[in-house]
Amino acid sequence: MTTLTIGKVAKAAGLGVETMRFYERQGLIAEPARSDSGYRQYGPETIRRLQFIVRAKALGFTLQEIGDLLDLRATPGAGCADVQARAEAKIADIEERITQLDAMKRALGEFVVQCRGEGPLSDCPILDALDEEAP
Amino acid sequence: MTTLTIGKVAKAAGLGVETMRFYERQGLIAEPARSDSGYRQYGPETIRRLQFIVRAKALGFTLQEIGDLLDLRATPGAGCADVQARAEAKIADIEERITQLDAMKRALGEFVVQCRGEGPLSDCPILDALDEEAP
DNA sequence: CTTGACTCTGTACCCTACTACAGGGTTTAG
DNA sequence: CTAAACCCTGTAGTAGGGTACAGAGTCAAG
Repeated sequence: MTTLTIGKVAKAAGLGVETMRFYERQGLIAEPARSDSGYRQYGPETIRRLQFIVRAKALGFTLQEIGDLLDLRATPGAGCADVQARAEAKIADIEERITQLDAMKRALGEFVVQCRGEGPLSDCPILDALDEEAP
Repeated sequence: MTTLTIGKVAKAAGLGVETMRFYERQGLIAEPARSDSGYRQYGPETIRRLQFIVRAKALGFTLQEIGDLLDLRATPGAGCADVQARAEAKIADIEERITQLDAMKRALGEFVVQCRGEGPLSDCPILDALDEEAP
């Protein structure tokens, strides 16, 4: 069977070697077999697992959540509904963050329109707003 | 003149005492005068400054940026346009984060619709997507 | 056979924004 | 006067996700 060193696997997955060792410490990838000299020996399935991690990260899952997702996959009796629930929770999570950011954006936007971008700071409506706004 | 202990000021600004000392270390508030026993003595203007910080934080500014904003206010020759530029940069920043989150949300949303929430994990379109999706 | 690229462990550090002690001293209400 | 509630400094820990060595051993190309 083919075995790969950590460098090959990392490169294939688009990660750094240190990141892979970090993921190992976090329990996201199993501790691999070792060569006589102590080098980690991976099979190609590790690349797939890492790509799963990378993609899940891109979707906004934390490493903790990705770990849970990976564990779930190894749980007999776990179903599609479990995964769906996590995905929906994540969507709700993301929506909440968007709502927050949107509120910030709108508030800032209002201040910016009030500000003509002219004159001294003493007349700046933005600073005034930060100073005066009702709590 | 009235002097306030750190506890009073913190309470008035809705912050913890530790947070205020942290802000002091970060240079967001000046090192205040001390009583004979070494207690920090604040004037009421510190409460306003802290409220400025709290509000700016709510608008998405980092402590670093808030520090810059406060420094700006003390800079002779600085104008309204400087503040406006920072506010606009922050809006752009927030918009970028929203765009990111929105992309995640849409991608996740697509997976969720494909998933009927039934059946075993081996048939889960969400896990499949994470496994198979083109890089 | 040498040299450079790779790997190992372990520890420490980066960022942001706090929070939590420990082990003292001080002030204030009753 | 005493006990609670406050304040002090200094250090360390939290979460999240890595990154960066140091110092040593190993592997592969030429």
